[in-house]
Amino acid sequence: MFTIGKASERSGVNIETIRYYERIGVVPKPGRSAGGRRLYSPDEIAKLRFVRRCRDLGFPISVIQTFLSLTKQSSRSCGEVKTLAESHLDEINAKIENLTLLRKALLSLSANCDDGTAACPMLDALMKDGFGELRSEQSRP
Amino acid sequence: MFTIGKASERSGVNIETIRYYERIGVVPKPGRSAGGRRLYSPDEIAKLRFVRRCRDLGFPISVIQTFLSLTKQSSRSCGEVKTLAESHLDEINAKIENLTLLRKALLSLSANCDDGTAACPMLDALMKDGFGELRSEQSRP
DNA sequence: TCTTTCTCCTGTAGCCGCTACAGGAAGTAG
DNA sequence: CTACTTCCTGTAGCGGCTACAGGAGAAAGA
Repeated sequence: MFTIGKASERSGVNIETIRYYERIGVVPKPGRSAGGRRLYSPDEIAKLRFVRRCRDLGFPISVIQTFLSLTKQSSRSCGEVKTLAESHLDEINAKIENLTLLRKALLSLSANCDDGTAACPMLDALMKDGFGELRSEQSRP
Repeated sequence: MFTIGKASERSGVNIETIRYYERIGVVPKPGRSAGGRRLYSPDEIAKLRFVRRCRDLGFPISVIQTFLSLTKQSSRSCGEVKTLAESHLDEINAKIENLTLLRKALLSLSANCDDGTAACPMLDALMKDGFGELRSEQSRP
């Protein structure tokens, strides 16, 4: 059994974040030592690592909770997992596309920003009326 | 002069968001009508539109505030704007790169998820110990 | 053994950029 | 005059953490 510090090291999840995950019910409450300290089994640490990896893949907590419940059921879980993964892939693709558009817009805006003149062409363009809008949901960072 | 609803329509900024921007000091407090309603001039609406476009380009509020203060100064602002735009471009590029890696990882993980078997290869892989880590800062959605 | 230092505990508040609501007042159309 | 719409303030919530404060238990060196 490991204290929260070791569990944090082994799982790669921040100590505060582990307690946060416990609080919102992503991972179950662990056992405690005589002194009241959390004690984690290797299995519980594996679960934390799983959560972190899913977060690294960009899955929201809610989806990860579904994943965790699916691992318990173990029947026909694979199809659901694939569906969730694919819709997440769609989101990732949309984000990449939006960011690429953004990059293009920003490049063309800042392109004329070379001269040492007082007025900035980029800011001017953004202030003006007739300007191609982006209006993208996903591009917000 | 326009009430907040019209200003919202013309600038593309949500009514609640306009009040929020006023509260945090992104835009100055507008004048009021006899009945206490906010009244926006075309210039103030242009400013709101500017803020929205910058947000659409992914700039954080803090940077937009710098932009707005630079438009007031109007001396040597262009260089600073370009610097900010370029560092933002770097961030966008990093995000695109991370998302591309993410997509790759997710594709290869879900590739084996075809069979109707009970255990899911993707969840299994994420649970296991020796697994390539992503550890990306920017990939969090 | 004592002291220092470390790790851990709980609880709360803050971050960003909004969004949503409650409960009311003012303006507008028929 | 009534009905409807728009606006007002203030507060709380979202997601996913992070950062304290103020204390208690544990480990390591003298």
